[in-house]
Amino acid sequence: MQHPPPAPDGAGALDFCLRLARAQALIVRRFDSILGNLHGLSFGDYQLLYHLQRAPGGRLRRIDLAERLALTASGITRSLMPLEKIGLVARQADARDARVGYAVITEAGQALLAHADVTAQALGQELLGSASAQQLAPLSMLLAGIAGSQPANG
Amino acid sequence: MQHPPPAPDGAGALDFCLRLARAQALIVRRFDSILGNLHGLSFGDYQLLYHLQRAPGGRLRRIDLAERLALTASGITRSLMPLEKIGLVARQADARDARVGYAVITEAGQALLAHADVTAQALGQELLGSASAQQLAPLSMLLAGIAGSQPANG
DNA sequence: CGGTTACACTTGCGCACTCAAGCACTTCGC
DNA sequence: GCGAAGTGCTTGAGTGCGCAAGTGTAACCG
Repeated sequence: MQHPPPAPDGAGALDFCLRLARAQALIVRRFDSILGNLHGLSFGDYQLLYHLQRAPGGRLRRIDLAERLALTASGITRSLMPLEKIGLVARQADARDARVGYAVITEAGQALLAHADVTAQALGQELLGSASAQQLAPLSMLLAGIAGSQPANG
Repeated sequence: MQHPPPAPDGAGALDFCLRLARAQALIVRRFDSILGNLHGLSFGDYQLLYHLQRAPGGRLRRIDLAERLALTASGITRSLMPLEKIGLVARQADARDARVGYAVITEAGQALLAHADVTAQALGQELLGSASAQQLAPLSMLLAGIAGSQPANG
């Protein structure tokens, strides 16, 4: 066994985190700009709709939404407000537990998301242009490991 | 040729971006919390010192700092203010061009950074605990590709 | 039952960041 | 030289988000 040590050195790990942070900042900027111009959505708005659409029934408890977006509950409350106002997302109560509030994607939301998805996927491809699907898969797993759980499903 | 298509499908690329964003949010939270408790630094503060320390002469034009952190010039102005106030960073003018202002890391800054580096490297390793250096390398390259240039040097 | 604890959510406050505007300075073109 | 354009930086206004505190509800426990 010549190579039992799988752990990266500290400097490498730190450098990786710094790159990740920088890349993310640029990615968010780009998504915000493109999605904003084309569909009037911020990257955050898009993520909200994205996760709702994929959830069973098109709805999610607000706190689960928070977990998926890595925001706090208060961030979700405020982020959903404008989306509810323009009718992309609706509010829904739980019959069994009066504490929980669901966010549901509306038909208008689905319609807008369908268009935004095309834009977002194209943008994702553009940003990752040099990478193949085969390369991406393991890296995606790695990110899931860092994050603890997946953004797309629970 | 069974596999000529190197491009990832849109859904995969998009999913990757979403995971990346989520991972980054969690990473920032963790760095902010640990560095804040142990050294009184935010993750942003740490990055500022990190880049200054590695730059020739321990100094960088404010705008170059902005590029490295993926912030705007105004963000840098405001971020440096408290660090200048507590003497971790100093302001320095350019003899040839009165427009440019350098940010220089002070001895106090270097001393604090030396301690913070230990913490940050350990934290980086912890966050990436499940990943090997071999796994990390390709992802790091991919991030560099997304970001266009490196965070550590220019 | 009544009290304590836990949970989902909202709200007030503050911070960090962006954008747009403005200032100081340099460089270019005539 | 001198105006025009470009660059580096700062500032005012606005936004997004976290934290802490508060509300209402549910679950547990004597």
